[in-house]
Amino acid sequence: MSLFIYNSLGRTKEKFEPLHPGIVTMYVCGPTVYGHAHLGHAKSYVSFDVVVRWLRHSGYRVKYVQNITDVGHLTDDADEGEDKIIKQSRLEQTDPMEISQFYTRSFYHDMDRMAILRPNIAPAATAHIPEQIALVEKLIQSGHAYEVNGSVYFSLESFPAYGKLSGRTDQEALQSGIRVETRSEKRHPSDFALWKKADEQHLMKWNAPWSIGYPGWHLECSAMSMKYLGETIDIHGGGMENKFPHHDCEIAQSESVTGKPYVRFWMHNNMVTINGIKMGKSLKNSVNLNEIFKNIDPLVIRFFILQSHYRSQLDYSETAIKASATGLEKLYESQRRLREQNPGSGVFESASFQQRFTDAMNDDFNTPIAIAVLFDFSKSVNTALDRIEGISEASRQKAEAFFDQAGREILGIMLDGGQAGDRGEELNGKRLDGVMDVLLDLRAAARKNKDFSLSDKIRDQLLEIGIEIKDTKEGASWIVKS
RNA sequence: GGCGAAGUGGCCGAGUGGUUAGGCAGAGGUCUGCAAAACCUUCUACAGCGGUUCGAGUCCGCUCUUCGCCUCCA
Repeated sequence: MSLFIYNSLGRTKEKFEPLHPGIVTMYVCGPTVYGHAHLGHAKSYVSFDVVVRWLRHSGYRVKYVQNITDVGHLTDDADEGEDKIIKQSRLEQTDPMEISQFYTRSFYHDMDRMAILRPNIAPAATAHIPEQIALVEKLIQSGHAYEVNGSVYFSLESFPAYGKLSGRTDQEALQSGIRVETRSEKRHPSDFALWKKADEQHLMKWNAPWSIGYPGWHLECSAMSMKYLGETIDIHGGGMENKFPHHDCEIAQSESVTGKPYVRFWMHNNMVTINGIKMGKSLKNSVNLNEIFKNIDPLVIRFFILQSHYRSQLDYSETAIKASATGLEKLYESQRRLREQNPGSGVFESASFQQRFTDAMNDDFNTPIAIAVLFDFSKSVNTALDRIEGISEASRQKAEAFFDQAGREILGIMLDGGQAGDRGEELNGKRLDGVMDVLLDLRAAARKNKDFSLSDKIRDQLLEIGIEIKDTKEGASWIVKS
């Protein structure tokens, strides 16, 4: 069975073949770095991480580009707003570059903890201003864009196919519903900005032929995608909320310049909801990953996300995540047993599970089914290990290889062979506190019973590993010695 | 208003015509010094109303409800 991918452009599953045999070019909309990453980011980047992993596993060389949007976006009205990064920098009393650098590092830190592979190229929008300006120039030269008072707009009239991705093709009807923009300098209300002239207070601005200003918010993806992946790319991924207008605008400006299809497969992942409502920073209901990771293993979050399909909404709740944590632990336990078992004589067949897993992944990356296969596999492994004759070494190795391939290499949920992933420093700290409480209670009980050999043993052995116990009037306390 | 998605058992969540999804939770059992883990058995479904069909969560129509986009947003 070959790989089928749901293409948003056409809304059907299509057989996937890259444009150039053996090589897949893939671009995924990256984060706007003005705040910490939240669960919504996790869903998107975990989903596309698995896409990349599966394509690579299938033998393709994947060139994966994911941008960093550090130019910021407008906060209010499209024409009158304030740059998000500038706004945040004002709040934090620093400059925009520090803000974007800080949150970029934070973003990668969170992504790393969920075992998301870094993209091959992570271009920053601010580092590609010349490329964006060049694109605008080409659009003006070819009559697709026009300049007004130092700003440049894309003319929708020049691109009749506009809206083919989102299905919003009737611009007349769209405009009739839009409130009248009395002061707009655009020729048509739906025209979108390619370059905006900056006012005095604007902090992030660059020299361009038309004005000192900044690029429009759809431009960077087109410019950087074309620069690093070519004029036609195989896969462009992003969140559903970006279908319109962002992706439709990308198509318009890119195809106007090249005359070629911009993207062959559009992939859109669905939202994380909380109590049924979309999670979003601007909605003030987002749950930051670095908060979640204080109590939840990042790999549990990854697993939780992959238990639903990337095109489905995923509703966040503590109970749902706890359920995932328990379930994942079950897989770890099974893998542990498998590794530690003594060779027996029984035969255990892994091939059918492997096939089911492959079929699931090839069907538009159906990770929920792939995971269900892992659970079925886990149950069969446990049952086989429970049998008196056990399983043979050859069977064991094959079974372990399947866990390794499916669980670690492809889904990225079973790292370190079933040992804990990055449980987070804070969580580990809490655990150590708990462990020490238990030990100190035992030691106190021993001293009460005048079992000093035991109490001293606890104290001395802890000291050997760098934990010193101090007995005070209030009871025992402990410190970690450096 | 326009474009789009969806309503599955206590919870999460798969499934585009006929066979057990899976996980968590619950019940009973095996095992066990006790527990845990594991395994076995088991209870709660397909929003409603019509229609197509030998047969429908699965296709069609209508109704109700929810969500996303139409402003930055994974």
